Amino acid sequence: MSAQSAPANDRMETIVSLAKRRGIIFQSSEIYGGLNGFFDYGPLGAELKRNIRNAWWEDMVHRRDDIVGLESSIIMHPRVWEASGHVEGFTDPMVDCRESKQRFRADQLFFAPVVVVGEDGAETTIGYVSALESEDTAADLQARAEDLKRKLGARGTLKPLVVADITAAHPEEIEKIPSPATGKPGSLTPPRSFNLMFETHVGALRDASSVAYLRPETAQGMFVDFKTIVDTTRVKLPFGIAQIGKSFRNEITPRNFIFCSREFEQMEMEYFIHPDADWFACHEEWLQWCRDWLISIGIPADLLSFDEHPKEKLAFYSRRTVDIMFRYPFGVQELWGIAARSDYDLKQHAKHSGKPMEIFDEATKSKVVPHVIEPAVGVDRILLAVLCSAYYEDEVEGEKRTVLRFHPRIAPYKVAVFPLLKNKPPLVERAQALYRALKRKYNVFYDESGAIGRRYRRQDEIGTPWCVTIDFDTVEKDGTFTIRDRDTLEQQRITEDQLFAMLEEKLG
RNA sequence: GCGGGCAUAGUUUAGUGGUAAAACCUCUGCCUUCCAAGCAGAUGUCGACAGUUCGAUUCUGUCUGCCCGCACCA
Repeated sequence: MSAQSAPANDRMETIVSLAKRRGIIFQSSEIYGGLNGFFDYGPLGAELKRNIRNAWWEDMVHRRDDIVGLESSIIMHPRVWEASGHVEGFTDPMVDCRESKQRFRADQLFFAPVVVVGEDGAETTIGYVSALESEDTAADLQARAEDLKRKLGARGTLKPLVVADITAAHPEEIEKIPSPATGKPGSLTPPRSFNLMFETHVGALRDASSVAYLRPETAQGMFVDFKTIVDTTRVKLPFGIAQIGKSFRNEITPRNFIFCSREFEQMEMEYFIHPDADWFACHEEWLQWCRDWLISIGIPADLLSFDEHPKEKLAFYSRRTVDIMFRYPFGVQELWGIAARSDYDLKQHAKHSGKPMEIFDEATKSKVVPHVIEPAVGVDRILLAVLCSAYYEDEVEGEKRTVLRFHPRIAPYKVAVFPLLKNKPPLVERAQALYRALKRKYNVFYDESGAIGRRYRRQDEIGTPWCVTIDFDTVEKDGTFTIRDRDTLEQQRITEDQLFAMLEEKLG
């Protein structure tokens, strides 16, 4: 039975338990009761995460000619976030309906006073109407206003409605605006805003002038440092800047294990292209690249899908955004966002800093502000996807077996080395020699405790792809030992040279 | 942020107004020639803080965390 067939909740809890039990991932600050939205990666989790990071960096930066790396600081000048729109835009004012317990985004909740003009020309406000944003919000409100007039039996003619979203409402008006959920006034709260950026202070003085933010994304580093990189590295369009690093968002409700946490690690790449280049084709190429990459580290293609953001939901500076979705146990959710971001960010920084954000393009002999294609992904989300797709339970000779089928490239340990028996010194010596030889090049594990079958199962549970066992034939006959495959359980006899050659081939 | 449920060992669970147990895991020894064997032993637990009480893991409150639903999600 694969983990995918178990009930969603159980499957996720099982994976969370395993992660804890084997020291892969656990809650931050557990001895103090834990802290919501923060996680620690234990010895195995740290290896797994590092391997994912390294694989991405190797493929994205080292193995390409057109992408360079960057590590920008987590705390940047606060004006960076004014230019990027995060100081304003990361604030989502929300309105709650106390009665129905529903919550609405304030900028999507519209209202209008209903004003009737009497025969004598006097204007009377008979009440308020409200409606959520829809295909035709104005028509909805109009219909409700007419309804209200009819119900109250008001005489006179309706004045044309003045529609505004609820952020524009006066506090005394909030009390009179009906909740779109119940149709009755008096249950709405004033709009309350949540800024998702963590604030801190730089320097000893703690006042408004010392406020700084922990970055909510790594991308701005690439834009802010764009000019310096262009001036110092001889890059030519099209080219990319890649960065891996921590970002922080003060999420209202962190959920689903490490899927949505308050401190997370991003791998982002900004690919700069000529403004006249075929951005759509470039976007498509990156979509494909990212999907192929996920498959290359062992994520099954059938758990992946694309989600194209509808035009009306795009941020105003985005021409197109497509998310690569993954079928997590708790549902199909975003894994990797690939956005065509236009030249918005560079132009914003040019405007706010007063420094030109241009590059001289040899091909067209012109100075241009490039456009950007941005594949942005969370290391933690990839790790979760990897963990969920690697988890299997099967049966071996009537016993349940838990196995993590990690791709060898990202498995924490590549090989485990066992002496068949630990009370036979020649076996132990030979096993330890092999262990030391392997360790120079790979992360490997040595284990001599317990029955051999138990040792195999322990490695299965942490996803070690191969186990080798030194037996009497190894030391008395031909030097060969058995290598046992995690997924097929097959055993073969091979020599040390063959083992190294195989690892070179599978991991190189 | 709202509503509901939950919190006992690393994991899964039992249990009690008189400071707690099992299985698995882990560790040690014996044994063991390839898939969680056996025997002997060992480590380790009532989420936190108050209150009631002679005494609270148990009752009450607050907090924290986890799960589910709603809402939100760059």
